[in-house]
Amino acid sequence: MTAPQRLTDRKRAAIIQAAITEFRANGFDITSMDKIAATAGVSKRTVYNHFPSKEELFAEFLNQLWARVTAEQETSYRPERPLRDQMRRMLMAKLQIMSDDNFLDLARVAIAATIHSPERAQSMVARMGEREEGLTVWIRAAQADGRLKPVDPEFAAQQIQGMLKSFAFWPQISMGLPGLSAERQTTVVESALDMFLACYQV
Amino acid sequence: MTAPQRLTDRKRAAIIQAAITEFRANGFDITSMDKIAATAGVSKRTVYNHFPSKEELFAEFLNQLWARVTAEQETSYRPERPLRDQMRRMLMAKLQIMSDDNFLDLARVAIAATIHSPERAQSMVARMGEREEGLTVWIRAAQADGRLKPVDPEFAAQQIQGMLKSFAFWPQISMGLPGLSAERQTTVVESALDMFLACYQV
DNA sequence: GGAACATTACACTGAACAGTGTAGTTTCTA
DNA sequence: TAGAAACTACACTGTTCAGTGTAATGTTCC
Repeated sequence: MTAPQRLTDRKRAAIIQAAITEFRANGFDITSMDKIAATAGVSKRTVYNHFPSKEELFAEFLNQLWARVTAEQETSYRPERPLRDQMRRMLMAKLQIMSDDNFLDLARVAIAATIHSPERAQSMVARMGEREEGLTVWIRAAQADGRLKPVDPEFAAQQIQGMLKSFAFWPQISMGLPGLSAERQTTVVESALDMFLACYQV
Repeated sequence: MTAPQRLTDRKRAAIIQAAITEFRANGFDITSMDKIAATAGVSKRTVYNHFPSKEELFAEFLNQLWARVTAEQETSYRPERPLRDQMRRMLMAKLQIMSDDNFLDLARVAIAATIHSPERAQSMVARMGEREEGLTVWIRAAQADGRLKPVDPEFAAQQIQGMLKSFAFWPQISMGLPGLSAERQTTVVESALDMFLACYQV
């Protein structure tokens, strides 16, 4: 991060940073290469020396986005602690991430972009498949410990996350609704826990 | 529908029909007014005689979309029948609609459009607020009948729909994933019913 | 110090596209 | 059937923007 190496590396970093800023704020279509060059404090020609096309620069933007979002949270299973406490911690953390403006901006742009470009969507899907989701792993562990019924862990994880997202993610992404208040977040999480545990706890 | 009235009315209808076709297939940005005029078999000038701008034509497209999607399903509460049967019928119907290609195309375009235009999103939100959702009404009736616990009906409706959509709507909209198979649909609905009733049935 | 490489300003191409103005033709309606 | 209203072809403006070519200037590294 703090390594101002060769000029060309610094320029490249500035271009990527500018791309992130501009794409986040305005999306793929609206953002022009001239604007990115200006924001980066770099000539347009230099942008094209580093990235052969707008598409490729956008792909790099998505890579960076992905790397930041993939920062994993703590989700290891603890046999000695109540299920509800452990899950609450995980779900609240998820809600926290979802209500972050940075995250919402990025998700919005990425989704808008995949809507008009099936190939891009495909590569996103592939990458998501690679790495198993933390909640899924946790559920599997709890099942192995005999504390949750043996349903498909991936399915169950998607169910409970669906309940969260339908309040705290999709309305914000698709309709620009404001984020949830703290009390509302608690309500959503506790209620989801009620349902999940009522159904799956042994 | 089958009233070929004045020429000007027929032209107008053709323009709207062409707009629906083109916007559905390619979205707002990609679709050009020349293309719509060509598809409608109408001169570009005529398009502009009917609609002062591309924005206004798109607004009309959204109106038509809305009218078609709002076609309400049967959701009246029946005191004499089991809750689970009634809900299953409603949820399966919802899944049916969600897995319809027409519906998915339309939703995709609408969402992509709202992502880049907060004003448009606002008017959509406003319209959705106007009319109460069928499932919410049903839940309220079941509560009045003493068969469901008294939670906020709107909240509960969003919860269970969230579980459905996280399998059968959002992955398709945002990542272009294929629709659910019949068995998968059944699994999703039955599991959602399990959770919902385990938690809220009296 | 000098060769190799990168950056820059800038002018330019070529394409797409929203929207307009006009003059002539067709369709409706009284 | 005549005049109003609508439609059409078409040329045109103005803008935006991705991407390129070039010749000069700046940076790196041996």
